[in-house]
Amino acid sequence: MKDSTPIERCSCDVIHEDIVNRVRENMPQEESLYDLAELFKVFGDSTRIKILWALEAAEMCVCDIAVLLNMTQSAISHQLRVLKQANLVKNRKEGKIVYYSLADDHVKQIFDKGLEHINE
Amino acid sequence: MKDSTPIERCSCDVIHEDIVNRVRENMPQEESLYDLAELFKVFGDSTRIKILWALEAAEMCVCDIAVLLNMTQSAISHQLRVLKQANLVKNRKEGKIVYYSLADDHVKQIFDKGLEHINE
DNA sequence: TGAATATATGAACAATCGCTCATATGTTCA
DNA sequence: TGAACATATGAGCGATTGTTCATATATTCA
Repeated sequence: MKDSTPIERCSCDVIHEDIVNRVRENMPQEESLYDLAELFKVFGDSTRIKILWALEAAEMCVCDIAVLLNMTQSAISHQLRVLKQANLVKNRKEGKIVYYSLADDHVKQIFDKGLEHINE
Repeated sequence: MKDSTPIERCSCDVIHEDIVNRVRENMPQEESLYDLAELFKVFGDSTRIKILWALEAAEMCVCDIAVLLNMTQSAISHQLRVLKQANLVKNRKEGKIVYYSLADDHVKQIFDKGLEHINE
């Protein structure tokens, strides 16, 4: 089990094997970190941020949002699908019109923490 | 000032002009929303998420992180630069070795809010 | 000084992303 | 039923992104 080369994949010697091991033990499941990255990826686009911010103020239909953001209906619809898949928005159909709203109140909390960071 | 075509850019008629106007008035600066998206874009990669999570547990040098995540030193270094530019990590030099740590405690708060959402 | 080593960086490439365009679906109403 | 309209969706594109590879920079130590 003893190996002369410390651990693979890094050209440099391991400097602090004790720290690496301790940190490794406390790392969450690979899957949790992946899911977290996927969630933030959804927030990482200004069009989607704008849509979410708008929906925080009011329930809106696709056309309303397109007009508000001065974008095509198609572009908005595509992004709403992404937001829906991430469980960030929900929708309700009334005739031809589909109304979108925020799925829960985590969005505002996450935005606020983000803004806190930006504003030093 | 009266215009027969409601507002451009959306093929459909405006459904709720009152709502659109009200939401528009309460939208933050275009720039704030852009900055927010840029911040979340940085969180939107699982390598960077892992690095941040690791640094939350301990200050680490580049080589430590590379070994921990089983990635090349170069890949880690590139990502640390991205994190540095976003003011999420800071570093300290001790001889040849550069130690990285979190720049402030917003990271953990943002992660926690994100996990809250993921776990329904 | 020169070899060894920790980190940074630029170019290049594959993969992913957001938008547009064309079109499909589904609903209302005459 | 068929025209009008709100929304959804698939293909295609240009732009961006994360990694690798080669190499540059900076520091230590003999």
